[in-house]
Amino acid sequence: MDKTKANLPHKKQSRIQIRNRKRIMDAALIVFSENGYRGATLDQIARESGLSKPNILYYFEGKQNIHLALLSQLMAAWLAPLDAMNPEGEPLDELLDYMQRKLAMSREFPRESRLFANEILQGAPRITPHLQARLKPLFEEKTRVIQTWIDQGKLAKVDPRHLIFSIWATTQHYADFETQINILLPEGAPVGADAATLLHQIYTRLLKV
Amino acid sequence: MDKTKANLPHKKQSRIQIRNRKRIMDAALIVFSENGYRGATLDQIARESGLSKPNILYYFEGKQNIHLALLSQLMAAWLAPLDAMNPEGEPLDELLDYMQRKLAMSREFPRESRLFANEILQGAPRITPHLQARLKPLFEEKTRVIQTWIDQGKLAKVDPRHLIFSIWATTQHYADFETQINILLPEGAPVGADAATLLHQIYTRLLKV
DNA sequence: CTTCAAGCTGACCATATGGTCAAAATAAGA
DNA sequence: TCTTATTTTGACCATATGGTCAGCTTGAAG
Repeated sequence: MDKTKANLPHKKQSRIQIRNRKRIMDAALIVFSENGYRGATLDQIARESGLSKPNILYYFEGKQNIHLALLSQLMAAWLAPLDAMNPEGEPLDELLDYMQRKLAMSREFPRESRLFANEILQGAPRITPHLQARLKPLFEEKTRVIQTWIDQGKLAKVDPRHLIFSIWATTQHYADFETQINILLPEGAPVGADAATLLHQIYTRLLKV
Repeated sequence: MDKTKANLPHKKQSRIQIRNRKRIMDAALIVFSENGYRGATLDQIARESGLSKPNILYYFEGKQNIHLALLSQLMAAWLAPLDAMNPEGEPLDELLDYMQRKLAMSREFPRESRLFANEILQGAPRITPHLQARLKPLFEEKTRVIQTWIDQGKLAKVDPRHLIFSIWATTQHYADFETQINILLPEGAPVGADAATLLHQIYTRLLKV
């Protein structure tokens, strides 16, 4: 059984393979983020991608692997904003910029945010290894950076770990709970701008010494 | 078809009915909150409740109605903390107390929080009517109260609607993303206390005039 | 233009799942 | 205790779903 061919992208992929894999991933993102892992079906992904179900299974070895590939790909984008926080920069600016980047991601990639939220909500059965291997080290590195800033008197004394949690919570909320927000806010309200303003206020007042 | 008997709880229910309905609801909360609506199965609920599947369907007219009953019941508990915010009270204290009540709910009823989060994430297909009818009026009433406080100069100038969103986000995060938090925080860390401290700092510094 | 590997599909399968029903078991009232 | 209404279940059904496979079609290299 030559299972490797279609699933290990380390060798050259044909144009068709590249195109169809992308179609499948795009469709899968939509379907998984709207229905969660168990709620999503291969038939939906097939319909959304314009490919037949057997053809999808020609490119990916099962539903799980599609989901895993998506999460894997998502991880990098997910970590980027935090990774970009510069230990040499101006502490308050760095944190405010980080928050704004996260907020921008919620606005630009709400599906990705919901895919992630779904996975964590269900107990992270598939993404736990990634969290351990990639998120956790980065999280620990950056909390240390923040703690250093605090020790140097450049930021107010707060718990760096919960500070990051609060940034994640407040920014991702706009993607993950979008449905609720749309119900509560009058149509045409400038959600993004108002959110940015409030979050800027929150973290400025919280962190300024 | 006498569908009404077992499903309209407005008349007297037998002891057995009360007991078994409660068992089913308790089991359903666990199963739905862990797997989402589509991921949950009647067999799981049956196993968890100790009743047979047909027996469950004797008490509830289908999977949907179990879920709906759960959400309906949850709604009241969900609105209570906000409802308790007193327009006559001291503004800052009222908001800080509200935040603490929400945080306490995340700690004490994480399953309920995740049940709710799951439903919203999937686009709130079943709970939208409740949100419209119950959450929205309360939300609007309380944002008006907060706006009044601000106009009276008793609170810093912030957008009341996004202020409430941020309170929801930061507090519910501890229930909804518990899995992630447990991965990132060393075991035995006093999560609840540290969270309460940070959130208290956030909203004190944000709202104090 | 041929040839061969890559790409694709209709038909099919096994299992899971929501739900039904007739009949048995049990509780409650007279 | 006897009778009736409530409660419970094993067996069953229709559909949905993840996945397989033999063979057909298509693209690319010579």
